[in-house]
Amino acid sequence: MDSNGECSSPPTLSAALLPLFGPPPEPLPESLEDKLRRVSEENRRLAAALDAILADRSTPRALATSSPSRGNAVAAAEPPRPKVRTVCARAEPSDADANHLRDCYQWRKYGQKVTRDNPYPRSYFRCAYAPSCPVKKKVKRLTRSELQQLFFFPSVLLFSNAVKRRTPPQVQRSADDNLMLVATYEGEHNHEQRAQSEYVVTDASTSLHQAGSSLPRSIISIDSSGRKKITIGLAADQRPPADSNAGAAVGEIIVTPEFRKALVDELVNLLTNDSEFVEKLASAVADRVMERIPGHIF
DNA sequence: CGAATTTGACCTGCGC
DNA sequence: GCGCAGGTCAAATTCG
Repeated sequence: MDSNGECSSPPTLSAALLPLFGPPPEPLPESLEDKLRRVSEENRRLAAALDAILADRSTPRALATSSPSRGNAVAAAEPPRPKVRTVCARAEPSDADANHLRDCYQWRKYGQKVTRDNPYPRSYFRCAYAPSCPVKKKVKRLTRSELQQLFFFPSVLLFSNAVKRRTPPQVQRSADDNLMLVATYEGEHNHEQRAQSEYVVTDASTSLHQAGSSLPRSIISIDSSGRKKITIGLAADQRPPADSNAGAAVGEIIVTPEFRKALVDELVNLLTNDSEFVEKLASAVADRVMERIPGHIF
């Protein structure tokens, strides 16, 4: 994933990432169908790359590093690794503290740190609902480049030729406009969560709302397993992240319509402000129209 | 005034 | 062994 020690990436990852970071394709003249075919093919590769990234992120650290100090410990005697789940969510712009991803648990902030590759500080929380609860939560904002890498933006940028630019598209939203958050939950709650009656399902396909506070408006969650299940929409009985007591599904990716909409908004904003892309698109449409007009009608 | 948050210092693991 | 970066601690500060 990054260069800070995650050296045990599966061999498939680097191969899968090549299409993302490799040089742009040769600018050969091609028809719109060819372009669409190429983009579809690339989308397939990017989907595979995303799978590899997610699998890499969920690789338990203990497997990647075998500390000599712990080498003597009998494997069977080791305590079970804390369960790790990653949740991507979009905070509401109205949230004053956009770095606090709200869910049904009560969290106490115990630290904040500016990390190297992200201008937004990372926040650290502990479960404050039960003093003995070991669950921790890290919340950070996604940078724009992380967003573009994580989802399908590179494909479209490639299509629009914008990837050749050294500088990002001219129109850039303010940093504060980026409300995509990533929360990492570690451990399992050893207490009951609040009574289910506190939750009111207003629309199972979009979000759950809790009296007093709300769950993440939209989430993609990734568990520490190689297997993944993709569920569109939030099931009515879906529990908040790290609710292991309920036997949460392992290796689950939940994509809600709101999260998808947020991504599409980002994409539309990016492309509509990319004059080069608009110009090429208009040109391609004009070419297509010209092809359909018989040359002998006049 | 107590609880929650902020923030600089300190600790720890990892790569070189 | 050293330096860097992430994670945690705890005193100071803020807020209701």
